[in-house]
Amino acid sequence: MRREVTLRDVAELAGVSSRTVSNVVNGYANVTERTRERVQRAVDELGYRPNVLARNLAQGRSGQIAVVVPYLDTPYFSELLQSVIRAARARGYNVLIDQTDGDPEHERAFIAHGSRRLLFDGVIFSPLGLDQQALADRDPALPLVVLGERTSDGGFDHVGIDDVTASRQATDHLLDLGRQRIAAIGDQPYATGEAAQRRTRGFRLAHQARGLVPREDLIISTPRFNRPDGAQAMAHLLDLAEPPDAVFCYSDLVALGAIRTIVSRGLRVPEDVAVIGYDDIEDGAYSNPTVTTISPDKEMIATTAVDRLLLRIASDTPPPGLEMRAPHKLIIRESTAGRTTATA
Amino acid sequence: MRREVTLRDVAELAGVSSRTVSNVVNGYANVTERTRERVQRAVDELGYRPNVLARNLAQGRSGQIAVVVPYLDTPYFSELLQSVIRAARARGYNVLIDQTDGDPEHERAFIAHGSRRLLFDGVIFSPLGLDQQALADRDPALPLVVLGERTSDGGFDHVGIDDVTASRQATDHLLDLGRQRIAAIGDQPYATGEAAQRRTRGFRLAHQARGLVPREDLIISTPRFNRPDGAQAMAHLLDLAEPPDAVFCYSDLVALGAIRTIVSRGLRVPEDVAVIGYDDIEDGAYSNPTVTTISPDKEMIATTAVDRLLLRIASDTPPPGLEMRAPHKLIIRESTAGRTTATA
DNA sequence: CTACGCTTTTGCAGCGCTGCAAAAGACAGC
DNA sequence: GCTGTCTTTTGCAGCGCTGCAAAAGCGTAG
Repeated sequence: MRREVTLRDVAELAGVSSRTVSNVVNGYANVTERTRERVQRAVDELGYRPNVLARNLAQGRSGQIAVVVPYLDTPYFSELLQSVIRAARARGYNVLIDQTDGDPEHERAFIAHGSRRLLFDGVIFSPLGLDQQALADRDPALPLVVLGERTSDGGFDHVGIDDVTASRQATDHLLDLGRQRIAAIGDQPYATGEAAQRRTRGFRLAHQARGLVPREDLIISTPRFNRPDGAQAMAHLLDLAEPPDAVFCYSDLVALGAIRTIVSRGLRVPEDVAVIGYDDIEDGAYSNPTVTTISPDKEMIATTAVDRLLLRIASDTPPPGLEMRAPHKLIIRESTAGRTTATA
Repeated sequence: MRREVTLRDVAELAGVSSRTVSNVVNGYANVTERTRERVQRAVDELGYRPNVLARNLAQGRSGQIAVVVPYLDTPYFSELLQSVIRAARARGYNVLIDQTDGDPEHERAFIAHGSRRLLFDGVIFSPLGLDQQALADRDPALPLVVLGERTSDGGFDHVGIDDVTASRQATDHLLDLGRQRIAAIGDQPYATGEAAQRRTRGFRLAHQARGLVPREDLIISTPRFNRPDGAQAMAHLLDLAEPPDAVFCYSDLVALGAIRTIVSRGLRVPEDVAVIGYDDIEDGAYSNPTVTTISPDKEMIATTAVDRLLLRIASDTPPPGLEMRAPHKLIIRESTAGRTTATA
């Protein structure tokens, strides 16, 4: 195999020092037009390409950021990831993706002190829940931005939407429809993270604001936020003596699973049970029925996270941890509003 | 910021040469137990972690493979990716993900000669279509495995399922149901890749084997394989004087979009129109109705691709390009078989 | 006691690049 | 012509590791 072209080769051909070639390649300022041209010609002629590895080693940075998500095949994450990759790429960074399969041990290892040093300059972390142990072990020098979960630890940034308000709006929407027995699927009272708990809080607040008290047996916990969980939880709810007439699901996948169960029992959505989801994944816009949902601004979450992480990477003295809220909105579709198309 | 611990630091503490520390860290053979222990103690005490960048530079490899997909938020790709990442991780490789947004220029750049040298040791490439220009420009020294698309170029491997047979099975299934006017959505007669064309071939073959001729106006081309495309194509089909009573969709997303259109017009699936998809994404198992589909063995595709790529990376003389077939099966669900649950 | 073959350890060079500081040039003013 | 200032170019060291080959250690045999 032919040896690759190096800076030195170019330098020799152009009759300048290798440092000057480096300057040209990197577009540094003080190079005369004459020199630049000569070097450029040599670069072109030899087909020189910088060796990223060597550059990284010399600079002590990798030009890569890691994005850690629990599951890649969850549409919410893959949609978010898509935006993150785009944002990072636009800023000259590559994205290394890691899925933890929801294993807290794996999540921990990722932000632990000294983990895989220098393979990435920083981490965007979307944990299932924020493990306290993980936070304790975390490398304070590792630039970190956390998505979704919140915490009091000040050493990193957090980007997410206002879950409590969003959940309250979702519940309000169901109450506005005149529903009497509203269930919630997705609580995780014992989880380390508190995203689920914030949604439950919003759910309760919406009731309280109208002087209502949610029935505790209608608040269902699920291990994850996927279709099977939703399907199963809904089956349980429909088996109750007094089944719900509306359900607030903590993710669109849960909602899709729940709808599946409702329909397969011969009941109608939303006539018999209205369903609302969370995340606004594409599936929900094309399902039968389409799913009313809370839509977080994923593009905004992604770019904010990337920008903030790069800032953190670039600064010598780590900036204080910031709490950042991306906007969200309620998107009303058939699963609560019914079929709008005439033909039905 | 404290300087990081290096091999040399460990060597000093352990009273050996840095090369010996390297040997211990990498688990090389000829190290006495005594030495190994002493070094290990020093490693632990200082909390030494190898600098991956330096190792890579010295070894001339990056320990990373790139996976190039058109769209990350397409469930088929994200499900596949999940398996690829897992397989690569198990073999000590990291995965760098790149999405091309379907831009052929971008796809080309990725496998082009000298592209981003050394950031990755090889590429698993899942192109929209195999651009001839891209193949011509491709770096022959870059280990490459292509998913889905086939070609006669012998310089790399190909992993996929037998599209023609699978498509024929799908069509047969619809014919077996007694459907008279079967449409196909997803042909791409002018695309550079031929995956879509192979599916159309299978579609035709199934007809021919029964002495039938498919109606040409029922074979619909789409730019991509997503929900909107499916929805739109189906709308067109339903507007025909003689609309189809069954549809073979070239992806589950297309099928979901098509079903959406059918249902929103007040027609029933499968009673009025039977629908079959392709890819077996999770969505199709929880939609209303659930979607009959061709299920490629994604796990097998992923591990085969990774194994083959690593083999290619490891070998000095590139092995000949191989054509590899992963198994697939037909999974029959409600969109062709109707509701099996009693209650409906 | 020396020679020999084997295992274990070492030293050095170098992967290809950039940071730093010094050297060389260019130009103006006295 | 000389000095001082500013711009451009250079040389060197070193990022932290591994490949290679030589050196050292070690046990056995002659």
